[in-house]
Amino acid sequence: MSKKIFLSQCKSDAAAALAACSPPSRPSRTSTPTAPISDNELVAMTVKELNKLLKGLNKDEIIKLKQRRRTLKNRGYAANCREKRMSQKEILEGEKDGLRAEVERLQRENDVVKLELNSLKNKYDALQRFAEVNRIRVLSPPIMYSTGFPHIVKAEPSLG
Amino acid sequence: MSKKIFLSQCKSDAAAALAACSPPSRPSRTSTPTAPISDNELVAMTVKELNKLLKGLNKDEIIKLKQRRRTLKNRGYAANCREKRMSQKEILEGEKDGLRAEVERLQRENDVVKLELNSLKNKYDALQRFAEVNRIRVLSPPIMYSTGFPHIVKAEPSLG
DNA sequence: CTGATCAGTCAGCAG
DNA sequence: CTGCTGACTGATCAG
Repeated sequence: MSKKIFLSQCKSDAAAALAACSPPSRPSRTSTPTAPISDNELVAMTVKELNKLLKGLNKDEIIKLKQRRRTLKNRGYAANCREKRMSQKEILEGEKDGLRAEVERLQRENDVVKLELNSLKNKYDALQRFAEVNRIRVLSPPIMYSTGFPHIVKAEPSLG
Repeated sequence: MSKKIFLSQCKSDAAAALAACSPPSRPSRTSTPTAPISDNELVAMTVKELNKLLKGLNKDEIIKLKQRRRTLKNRGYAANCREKRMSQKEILEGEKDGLRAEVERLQRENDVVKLELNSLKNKYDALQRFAEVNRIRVLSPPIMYSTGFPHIVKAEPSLG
């Protein structure tokens, strides 16, 4: 892919007023150099200004000038349309990137929570085993030794 | 938005061989009815077939016919380009939808795991309180009553 | 009329 | 040369 050279070098300010739009890199068939209005001026003109300019002109000249204006306008609309298409594509890709980031974030968060859950499960199981053993000792009548004191269980899980 | 009516009614099979492409809904300036080759035929022709057809023709006619073929090819390329653009847009949107679904899936999974974690935390705390109380009873010399048996703690957490 | 969009056309690049 | 794509154009639609 190359960047092309011609970038709407449509700045022909000396273009004849009624000439056909001077498309970049195209034949550009001129006709009557009645009033040298540039493309930019013509396209930026309000309808009132245009009508004032059209006052002392032939019907044919009026039609041609109006058509040139319409064509120039269309050129702008087309450019706008292309730009819109590109920006919408970029927006779409941006949204995609955002969602992709969200997916990764959620996946990491998920991993963290799952690790926490697993860790706590282990702690819980260990504690339960410990409690189980002790509950037996507690709930059952203690073994009495000659000292008169009940047997004390030492086994204790590592409670991080 | 409307669907427009004109859908490339470019099927003019009777178009003159050297005529300029017969663009749909355009003037279509015909010239010499030398050999009535349709657009479809001309564009589908291989280079060898084209050269065979070009054998007994003027240089000018050859150039014009070749140009017509090139233009017809370009018409196809342009259509292909637009189709590609649309399909890529659809692919992008599809990927976006997929990611959106993935996000929702992960969010649900996350909620589930977090609830599990919370539930287990409560269970763990309850069990720990229970074990704590009992450990005290176990590790400390039991309170001796007149019966001669140690005091037994009844408090027990609800272990789902 | 204005603005947008489609299909066709050409220029120019890439392979 | 073939194929693709940006820009321009006319046709045509909606508002």
